[in-house]
This record gives sequence, C-alpha cells and structure tokens, in this order.
Amino acid sequence: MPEISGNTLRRARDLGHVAGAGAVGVADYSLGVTRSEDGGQQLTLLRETVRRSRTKEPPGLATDRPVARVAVDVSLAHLDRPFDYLVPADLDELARPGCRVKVRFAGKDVGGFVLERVDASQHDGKLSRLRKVVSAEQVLSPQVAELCRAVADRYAGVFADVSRLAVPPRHAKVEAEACSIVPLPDPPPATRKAWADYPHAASYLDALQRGQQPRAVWTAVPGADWPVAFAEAARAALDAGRGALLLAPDARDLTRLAAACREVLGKDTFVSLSADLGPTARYRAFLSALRGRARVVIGTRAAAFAPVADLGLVAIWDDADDSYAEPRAPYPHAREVLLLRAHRQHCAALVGGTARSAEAAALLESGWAHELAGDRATVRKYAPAVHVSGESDTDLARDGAARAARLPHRAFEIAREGLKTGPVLVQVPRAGYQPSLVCQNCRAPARCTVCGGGLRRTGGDGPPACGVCGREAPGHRCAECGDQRLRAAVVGARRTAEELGRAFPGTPIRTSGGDAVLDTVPDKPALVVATPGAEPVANGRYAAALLLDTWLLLARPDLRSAEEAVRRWFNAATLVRAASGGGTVVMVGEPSAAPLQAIVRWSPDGYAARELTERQAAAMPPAARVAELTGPAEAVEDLLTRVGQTLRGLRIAPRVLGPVPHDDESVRTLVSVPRSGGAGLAGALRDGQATRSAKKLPGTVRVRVDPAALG
DNA sequence: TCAATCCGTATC
DNA sequence: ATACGGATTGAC
Repeated sequence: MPEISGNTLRRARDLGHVAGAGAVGVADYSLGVTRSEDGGQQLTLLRETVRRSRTKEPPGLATDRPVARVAVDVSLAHLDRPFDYLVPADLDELARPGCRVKVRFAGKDVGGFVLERVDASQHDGKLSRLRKVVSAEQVLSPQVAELCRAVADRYAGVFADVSRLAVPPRHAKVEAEACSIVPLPDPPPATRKAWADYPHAASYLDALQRGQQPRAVWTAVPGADWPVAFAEAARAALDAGRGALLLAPDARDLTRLAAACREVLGKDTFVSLSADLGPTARYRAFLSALRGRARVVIGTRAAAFAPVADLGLVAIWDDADDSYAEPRAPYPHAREVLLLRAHRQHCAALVGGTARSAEAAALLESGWAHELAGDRATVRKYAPAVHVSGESDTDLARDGAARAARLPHRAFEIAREGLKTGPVLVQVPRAGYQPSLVCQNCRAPARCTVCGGGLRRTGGDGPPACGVCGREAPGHRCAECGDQRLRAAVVGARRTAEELGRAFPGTPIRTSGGDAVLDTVPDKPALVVATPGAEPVANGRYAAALLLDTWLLLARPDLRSAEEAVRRWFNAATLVRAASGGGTVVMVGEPSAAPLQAIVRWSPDGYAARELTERQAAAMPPAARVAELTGPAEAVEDLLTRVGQTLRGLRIAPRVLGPVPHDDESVRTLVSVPRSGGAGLAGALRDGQATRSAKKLPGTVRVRVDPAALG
C-alpha cells in the first residue's frame, strides 16, 4: 500500500513537473495530445509555439491528426503491434496512411509503414517523432494492411513478415517515372466462350457482372481453355466497374494467361506481376496496379497481395500447385491469401483447376463455394481414353523395341499409333539421367563415401557422381555387400528420351524439364518427354500421352503425395485429344490403385472428396488445422507447453504428433486441432512465441501452419 | 534522504 | 541493442 501511493505520488509529481515547466519539448506534446480531446491539444500547440520562438528546434507538429500509427519492420512476436509517432509539421503532407517511413525504435532506425493518422495516442509515455517519410507513395493500402494482419493471424506470424511479402522493395527511379495516363481503348465485346460447357457458369458470371460476390470451385473439363475463362471472368468484374486479381502457378501459365487477357480484355488493361520480373519491372507493375492504371492484375503467388482498386474478383488456377506455397515466413499459401481477401473485401472468388484440391472440396462441402463443373456427358465428350498398364503384365520380351524403351507393350503400341497423327507426350517423374542408383546385387542405395549423398549418373558414360557434393565415384563398391555393379533405381527423363530414340528411330524427340522448359510444341508427330509440370502445350493437342513410373509419384513420403500425383496426371491428360479424336492416355502402374482410377474415370471431384474424408480421419488439413513446430528440442517443448496451456483455457483439444528428429540440432512436432480451433491455435502459438521472444528464451522455433509438405 | 548502481522490461 | 523505471544499496 505505501509503495503504491508512493509510486503514484512520484508519477504525479513527475508529470506535474514536466507539464508545469514546459521545458521538455517532446514529452509535453505527447501528454497534451494523449490526454485531451480538444482544449489540451490547443494548449499543447500554444506551448509549442512559445517554445519554438525561443529556440528554433524542434519544428511544430502537424495540426490535423498529429499522431501516426506505424507498423515497424521488426519481426519479433512481442512487438507485433502498431506504435505511435508524432508527425512533424513538415512531414504532415507526406506522412499519409500506407507510406514508408523511418522511425527511431528501441534505439535504432527502422523502417515501417504508416497505418493511419489519428488525433491522439492511447500510449501514456512520450512519443518520438517520425524521422523521415521515405516516400509519400501509399504502398500499403488500408485494405492490404488489413489483409496482412489477417494473414499474420492465420499463420501465427508477424505483420512485418507479411508486409514484406505484400509490398515489393522500393525502386526510387521507377517511382519518379511519369505515370502516363493514356485513355484506354474500348475493350473488345464481352464473350463467354470458355464457359459454355458449365451449366451454372452463366449465373455465376451474371452475378459477377452485377457486382455481387459469387464464390465457386471450378473444375475444368478436359482440354478447357482456362486462361480465356479466367480473362472472361475478369471481364465480367470489369463490367461491374470492379477490378480483378488472377493467379497462375508459374511463369509459363502466366504467359498463357497474359495472352488470353490481351485477347479478351484488350492491351494495356491489365498488368502482370511476378517475382521473376526483377526488382525494377516488378515495382513498376506494382505501382501501375496501385495507381489504378491497371484494373486487372495477373500474376504468380507474389501477386496475391497486389493492391487492386475496388477488388471484385480473386481467382486462382490449379490451387494445389506447390509453387503457391510461400517459402518465407509465415509461409502463407496464395489460395488462403485470396480466400481471406475475398472474405474481408466482399469480393467474388474462383478456385479453378483440372484436378480438384482437398481444400477446394472443403470449400464446397462447407457451402462456402458453389460448384462449376461440366456434367458427365460433357466430360466424356472431351476426355481422352485412359488405360492403365501394369508393369508386370508387360510383353517386353516379345518386342525388342518396347523393351528398349522399357515400355509395356500396350504403351508402346499406343505411342506408335499416336505418332501417326500428332505429338505424343511422355511424362517421366524424375529429371536427369539415372537420378538414383542402387547395388545390382543387394539393392542398397549407392552412397557417396565422403558425404553420404546418393550417387547418380548424369550421362550414359563416365563414372557415377554424388548428387550432393558432386564427387565422382569411379571404383564404387557397395557398402553392404561389396558388389561393384550398379543399377538404376529410377530412370530419368533424359535417359528415357535416349531409350525412346532407339525404340522409335526417325521420330523427333523433344525434352522439357528442369531449366529447359518448352512452352509449346508444333502439331507434328514427335515424342515429347517432359517432367511433371513442364509439359508443353500442343496446339492441336497430343495424340496420346504415356505417364510412366506412376508408383514413383505415389511413393513420396508425404500426406499429399497422392493428391499431388493425381493433379499432375490430370494436368498431363488434359493436354490430350478427346477419345473421339483418338486421344489416348496410358498410365504405367498398378491398375487398381485409387489415384490411377481417378484418372481412368476422370473423376477429380470424387477423388478430392475421398482425400478430404481421409484427411478428416487423419486430423490433417484441410479437415483440421495443423501447426508444424521445428527447432531445438527444449525450445519446441517449451512452446508446446505454453500452447497447450492456452488451448486448455479455450477448451480446444490438440492432437500432438512427435517430436521426431528433424536434423542434427532440431526436432519437429505437429499439433493438430479441429478446424474450428484454427484461430485459437494460431493465437496460442503467437502468444507463446511472443512470450518466448520477450523473455529472450534460447532457441528459435519455426512455426508453419498448414505446411505445404506433410511428411 | 539521496545518489549510485543493478536488474528487469519495454521498445511509441 | 538501449533506455528506462523501479528496487536496492550504501553513505551521509
């Protein structure tokens, strides 16, 4: 009791001293601004004037809204909130919401964004002043700032990390460039040709055109022209006077989308935004969206936060592609960013793909989105014939050419047949030549004697070499049995191309994959060997496709490996002509396997529903919300304890898997909660991390909510 | 009673 | 990292 009153007295005295003496500039402004609504502020400003007349510094404060709420660029969980700064009069005009500033924070200069300007601060200490407005450009709009907050909350991350993803690095020269306001030409007449096959598409597009917020999961029929469909949807949003944001997984798909937008929306009506533009072009594209010069933004995952004025539609193509997973903290997925955006900004959403992700299935199941799909007859009309050829039922011996290509007889025949009328696609799951070698005798993996990395062969001759350290191993001996003979455990695309060349002499062979990806191939007979995701588009479509080594994609130790394999097969198969035009797909693998059956029956919806059910049983996303904690064992354990305590208070029951060793220094633990507990889990993780960073506890725990890979 | 010093905590 | 408030110590 005595201490309390003593402290109170002392504080009162200190305050009195400061206010009464009027000598400590910054402190009394803050008190005036903080504690009074109107009169006090005038008093403060009066005092300010007096003070300025005596010495010439510091200059006065902005008269209107003299406090800037600033998001400082500090990635510490316990500092993840706005801090208030005084706005000097000379920065009044420049310090607008969304602009970049420099402030003094914890003794050093840090960057930040002005979130808003307000009359007074809630903070009852003294406020510092903004040191500098880096640029008056309002690069972090209030909507995007809100989105960043929501993404940080969803992923148990901090605002500063998300804002770094949302706002590209500044490029002063580009900012200074004149913003040419050219009158846009009239767009071409609106079309809906790519949507003709979907019974509910008309009502979806009508709603979009009326400025409503329809949300749909679109499962494209085989061979659908998705870039045009996306552009037409954007066009409907434009007709409602609103903007659109369309995402494609990679640069190649983005190029196709750009071509469709030029056709459907007209030149200069859209801007393409991706990280591989380089800093200058990227900032230029960002600014033209920001300044409202382009109403439609297309891009890769880097564009998910793009500042589109009056956003009417967000759309994402092939949402299960792992390039949508951001590799930087807090590891948000572009689909989730768009969905949060659609939710918060009340805009339409379109989640499209040839395959359907478990997440998309969950959107349908919950009723959040409607289904846009072709009916059974339409799908049958466009789909190629799909066969599965078991590897054991090969008639290899009977047919020398097929043996040379390691192909089941049927696959060989279908390739030969297809080559009479057009290109034939060969999908090979692994790049390289012989990317994985095992002992001929005991099948033990061949390892580098120096670093333990797996050996591989990059060409037909020469010794095998380590895939990790590159060291050649000419006299390799098996560590288990001493045998010197090696055998390819997996055959890569390059070696397959070589074998196919022998099996089909005289046929042109093209390869696409790794760093040599082909966008298109001519409509002529040729064998096109591609790794998954690198399949070129054939204008007249492929006559046939062979999907080799399907077991290899399925065997990956990841919960999502089957879903991912199915997605890759659908994406290859959709490039093939309809069965009525002779289009045929042969998958080499186990005929009864459900993932292969999904392709045979062309049932992306059924497969996704099945996946979702399995995730439900396994308490894995999207049925559950999962967090992956990685770090030193004690640190992970400490965070887990804190999180567990918070969750108990919220009556959320977590399921904990692990810890399991991750690498030499760290362990990995998964925490799973029911979907409804997702916000609680993220909040608990955030609080736990905040306490840990405030207390400077040793060790850093990396937290990933709903990680892309669930091994 | 007050200055010097230490420690924990907030960082506007 | 650094600055600050509050508690503690020690000298008068």
